[in-house]
Amino acid sequence: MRYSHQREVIREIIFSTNSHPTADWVYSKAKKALPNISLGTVYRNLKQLTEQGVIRTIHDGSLARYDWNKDPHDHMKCTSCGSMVDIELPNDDLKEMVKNQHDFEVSDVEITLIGKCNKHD
Amino acid sequence: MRYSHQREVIREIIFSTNSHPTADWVYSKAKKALPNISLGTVYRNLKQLTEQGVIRTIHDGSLARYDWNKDPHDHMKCTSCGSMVDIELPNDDLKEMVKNQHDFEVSDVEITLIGKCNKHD
DNA sequence: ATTAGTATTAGTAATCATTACTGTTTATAT
DNA sequence: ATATAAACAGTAATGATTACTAATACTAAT
Repeated sequence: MRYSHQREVIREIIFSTNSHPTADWVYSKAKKALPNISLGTVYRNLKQLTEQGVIRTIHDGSLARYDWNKDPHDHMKCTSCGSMVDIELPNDDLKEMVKNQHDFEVSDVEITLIGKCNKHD
Repeated sequence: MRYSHQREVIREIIFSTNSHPTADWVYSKAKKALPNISLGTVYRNLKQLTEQGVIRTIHDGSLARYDWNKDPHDHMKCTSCGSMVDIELPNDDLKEMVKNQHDFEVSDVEITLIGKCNKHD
C-alpha cells in the first residue's frame, strides 16, 4: 500500500476518537484538513485500512462504523442517544464450547448490548 | 391490523423456514403464490409484523433478515456459505453484570458468532 | 533530478437495500 | 349494501456504498 496524504488523514481521524464514527462523519472531519477530498476516497480508504488490519469495521444496524481498537471487545449501543461505547465481556470459553457442541469454528464473536446508558431516564 | 391475504402469505413464508431469509427471498417465494405482489408490500408487511411482535428482524452485516423465533437466542454465521444458524448461548448474568458495572440498562443482547460451519474443510 | 509506471485521487454515475408516494382495491363495521 | 380507512401494486425517491474514468502524485530505476 503506497503512501497517500488522504489515507493518512483518514487514519488519524479514526485514531483520534472513541466514538466509532461513520464514513460520513469521517468525511466531514477530513474535509477540514483536505477541502477537496471526496466521499469515495473516504470509503475506499476505510475499506483498505480495514483489509490491512489497521482499523476495524463494526456493524451498527444497517450502517458501518469504524474503530481503531482491534483488540477483541464488544459494544453497548444506547437506543436514546445512539452512542456506541466499548465494553469487554468475558467470552473466552465461548469458542471452545461452540466448537465442541456445534462443530463450528468461531473466528470472531460480535456482541452488542442494546439498551440505555446512564445519561437517560 | 386488518387482515390481508398478502400479509398472511408473507407470515407463513417466514414461519416455514429456519434460514433467516432476506426480504428478497421472501419476495420471490411470495410471488409464486401471488404473482402480482410487489416488493414494497413485502417490506411494509415485514416491518409491520416485526412491530406487532409476530416476527423478529435480525441484522446480518448491512442487510436485514427475518426470523419467526422470538425467543432470545443468538446466531452463528458461516463465512463460507453465508448461512445463519440459531444457537442458544448462556447470557443470563450479562444484563445484571453490565447494569452494575457500567450503569447501562440492557434491553437486548445480540450475539453473532462468525466462523465456519461443519460443511467446510 | 527526470522519467516511467502504476496506485491513488476527485468527481460523478451506478448499484443495492429500503422507504415513500399515489391512485386504486379490498376488508370490515355499520 | 355502503362507507371508510387500511392495504395494495406500481413506481419514484432515498441513503449508504461501490464502480468508473481521466487526471494526479508517489516511488523506484535510470
